Amino acid sequence: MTSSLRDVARLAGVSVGTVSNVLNRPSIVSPETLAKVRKVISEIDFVPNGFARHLRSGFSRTIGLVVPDVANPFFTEVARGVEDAASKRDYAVFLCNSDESTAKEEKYLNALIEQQVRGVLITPADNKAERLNILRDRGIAVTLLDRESKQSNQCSVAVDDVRGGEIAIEHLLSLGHETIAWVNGPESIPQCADRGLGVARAAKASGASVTTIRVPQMNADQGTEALKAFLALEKIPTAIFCANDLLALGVLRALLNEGIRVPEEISLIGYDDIAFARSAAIPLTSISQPAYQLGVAAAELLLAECDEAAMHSHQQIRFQPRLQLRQSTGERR
Amino acid sequence: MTSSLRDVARLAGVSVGTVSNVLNRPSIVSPETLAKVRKVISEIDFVPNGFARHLRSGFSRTIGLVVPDVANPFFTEVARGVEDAASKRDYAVFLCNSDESTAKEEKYLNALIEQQVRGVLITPADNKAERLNILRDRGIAVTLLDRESKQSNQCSVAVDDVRGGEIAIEHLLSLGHETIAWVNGPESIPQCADRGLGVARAAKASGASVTTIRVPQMNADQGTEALKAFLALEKIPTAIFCANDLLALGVLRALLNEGIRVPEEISLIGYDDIAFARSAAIPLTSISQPAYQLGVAAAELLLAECDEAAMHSHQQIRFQPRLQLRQSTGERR
DNA sequence: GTGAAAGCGCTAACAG
DNA sequence: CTGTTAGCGCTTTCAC
Repeated sequence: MTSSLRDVARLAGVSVGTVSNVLNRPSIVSPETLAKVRKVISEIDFVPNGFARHLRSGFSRTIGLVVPDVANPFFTEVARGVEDAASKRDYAVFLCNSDESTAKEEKYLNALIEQQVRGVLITPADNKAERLNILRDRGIAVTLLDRESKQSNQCSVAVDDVRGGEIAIEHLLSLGHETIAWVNGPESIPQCADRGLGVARAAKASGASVTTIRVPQMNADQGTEALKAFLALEKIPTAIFCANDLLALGVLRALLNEGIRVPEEISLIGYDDIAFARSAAIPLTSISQPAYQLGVAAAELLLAECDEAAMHSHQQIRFQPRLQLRQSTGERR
Repeated sequence: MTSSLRDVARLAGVSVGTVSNVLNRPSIVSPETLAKVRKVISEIDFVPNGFARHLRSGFSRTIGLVVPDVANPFFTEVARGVEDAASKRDYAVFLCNSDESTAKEEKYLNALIEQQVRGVLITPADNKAERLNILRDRGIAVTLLDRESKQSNQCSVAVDDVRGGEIAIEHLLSLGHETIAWVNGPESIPQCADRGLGVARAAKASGASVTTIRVPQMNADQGTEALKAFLALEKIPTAIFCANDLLALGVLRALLNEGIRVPEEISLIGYDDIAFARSAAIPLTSISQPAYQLGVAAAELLLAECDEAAMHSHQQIRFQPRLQLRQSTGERR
């Protein structure tokens, strides 16, 4: 059954302290003892008990990553970046899916505290940062992912979502579109709010007319729903901007089902530039974000804070989004 | 800073044992004491230290889920099923990405042992089951996910991949295709091996000619590579079957880039029926698997083993795949 | 019903 | 360089 450090010590004929040294400070152990102990360790497939191990030091080499939707390729790409960066520093990553629900988020946050993770990377489901303070109070490092920090006591890695919204609208304007539908998720999701801000700003500057269609969730099915609302509009716009690619893909499918040609009749633009955007029925024009780098940067910031807390100073990194032009947008006819 | 059970005891004017009872066996504590202690707990935001907590009992309410590719929507769908089922039983899920690499897989397995997870759900990167025995020897329950168990000492939840391969080929045969390209991943991945078996069986039964194009990984970029090999074939087949949708989407993109019409010139069929298959340039015919249910079933089996080890008997569940017909396959011209 | 005390498996002083 | 020992925070007998 499960063997303990004591078993190893007994079998190797040394003390538990020495075995502990072999595990944690091999350099101070004599070569013979080292070899002897390691032999026993591998013979009985000994793996130290992480609980007990970090009971004293207080923390494990583990971080938590809480994202609002693992089914969204944007976040799996971010996760991949986080994992690669963590792996380099020999940390393991607990990936948690909050499903955009603050309740689920809170549940996972508690689980992460119980697991005594060293730090947490999170894209919060809403703007309330209080929940995060209970992590910080426990000495767990927190860095915001895909969200700008308003507090100076934490790091954040974000993409300029306001600018992203602006870019999308500016692109449509440059193609001659003057009435635009803007399919957005709940205002409580900061990304949605910010992109909406950019949309509003660009619209105001140009005098274009933007109608907002609100959806409760950011997935393809909701995109299909959104198109119904779109077609019921009194004056049907000539272009649609969706708050993410999943929505856009749903809209696109519904448009084609209705026999509406894209981009000849309606121009469509998404957000995130997920891998599938290129493979879509009409390759999707989208606002591209550096997902993988976002993950890497966030993990590096967090782990720097964990490992070198003393010399670490918080920083806010902001990436810029850019337009990825494809075939789903075109001149207004 | 971090407060301990002792702090709670002091503040509530009771002993640590009583606080422990409040946490674990509230029914045996008197109502007044219960209220008093709970008040203190919520006042100081006390969360018990999971390490110490399960140091005695040996295990946490945590399971590990090891998948070969989180970027594949098939596995995120499975993960969602696992998470929902685990959540119901109040377990948290550690999601790990082996990237189809046995080395990474082993690293995560060790991390999971250290975290003292209660059980592990895994789609192993290869056929070697020995690694899994070291988990079982430690009393960690293991159930295979998307893989049939050859041993009777474990549960498994799988989809009949041999049959899936067969169905795909039979479909192409029924459309009149007699020369088919089969784009498959490494034979070391059991899903690939099994689907290949089905392909071979169907081919043999019908006398159709199947050419295998081997790719090192199962993603869209490799699909694009595969098409180059396809076009270099001496006698170009009239249909392509890909071992998963990611590959098929890559192949599709490359076909359209070459100006080859689908399905008029080449028929294409994928595997997994991921959500994006419907949104593809040419909606993709695919072999559909019940991903979500797969996850739910596997988690339930695993947790039953964890919580009711005594009355649990191992079982092997096998789901059947089915053909999801769309526009990417058609009659041979 | 509640408190005291003995560990769970390990790390980190400290002696030797 | 190695052994001894005191906890880490909690659960769990066992008295009271």
